[in-house]
Amino acid sequence: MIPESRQDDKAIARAANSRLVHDFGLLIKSATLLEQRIDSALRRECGISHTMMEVLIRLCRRPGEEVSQRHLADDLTLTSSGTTRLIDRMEESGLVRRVASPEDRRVALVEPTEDGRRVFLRAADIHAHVVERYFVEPLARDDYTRLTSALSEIHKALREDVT
Amino acid sequence: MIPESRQDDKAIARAANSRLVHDFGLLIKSATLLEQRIDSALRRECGISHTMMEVLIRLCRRPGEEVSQRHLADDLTLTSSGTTRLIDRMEESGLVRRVASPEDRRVALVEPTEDGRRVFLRAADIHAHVVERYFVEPLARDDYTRLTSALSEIHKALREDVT
DNA sequence: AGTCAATTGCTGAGTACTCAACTAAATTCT
DNA sequence: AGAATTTAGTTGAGTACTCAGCAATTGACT
Repeated sequence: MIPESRQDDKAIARAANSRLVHDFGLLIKSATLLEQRIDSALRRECGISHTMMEVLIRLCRRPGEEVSQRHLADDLTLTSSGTTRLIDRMEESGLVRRVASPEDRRVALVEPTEDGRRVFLRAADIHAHVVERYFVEPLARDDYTRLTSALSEIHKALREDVT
Repeated sequence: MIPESRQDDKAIARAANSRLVHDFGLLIKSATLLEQRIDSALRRECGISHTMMEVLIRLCRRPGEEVSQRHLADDLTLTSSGTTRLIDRMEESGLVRRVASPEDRRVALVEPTEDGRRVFLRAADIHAHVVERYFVEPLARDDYTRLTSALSEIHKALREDVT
């Protein structure tokens, strides 16, 4: 049995040291750290989480646009249940309000309150600062452009087959 | 007061539609989707989470190397408390075991069991498949190289100032 | 029109994390 | 050597998700 075990050892070490595994780990780790950095800055300075900021960004993009919870869930990679509770918390802190849709009585439209818009404006500043510092600054101009286009491709591939 | 409000409207729309905000969102979203994809594949095929897989990768890298929980926590971007419970679950499912360090009686070294190594070997296959499909395939060879080097830079910047 | 299927949002139960406070061991300072 | 500080890991309480299952509403098929 020892020779078979030695065979495995080789395969195991090879798999654990694979280039792909390392690179993928780097992506996940960088994204996690970056999100944590933004999240704690936003919590400290504006009292909102990074996820709440993503909601506000979505809601402020086109003023007057009707945005349902389902829509938000898709955009934020959340389940509908997670979204319900997220909007609950945001409504409770007065950042957004739910409005019944006139066309479809199932959907709850979400819109920012005046206060939500005010908080968003302050948060956008913090957000920009952190993104600038850790996402743009470390990269050469060209690399930044290529990074984002690479991410677009990856994102497209992920969206395309919803297996 | 209306003119002031209109002023804000402009600033709000500009902030919400900023290029940086969009690009950063893309990074976070791609990473999240990618991780979810891997996580569900691993759970379905091998009964382990993506986080557990990251632990196994770390433990199988250099066989015989002493890896403490602290070490794992740093590598996985987890708190020590999160790591304790993660290793609890992994120990319970027989994937790893805790061994007291002979040099420092505070530290708990973590090592993979035979079963853990077996599971890792199967999981590495799934892992490689998904990474290949959504991380490598969508990109031209050059773009892949540049993407990973850009990520390295970002990661370095994040590591450097631990503000 | 009447049933069947799909979709929206909500809720209970469970999971996987965080933070703060703790113990025990090791290290540093004097 | 002894006190003060730092570090490793654990625990309790809280947070923010997920999944499965629900009711209400809408749309599609005949």
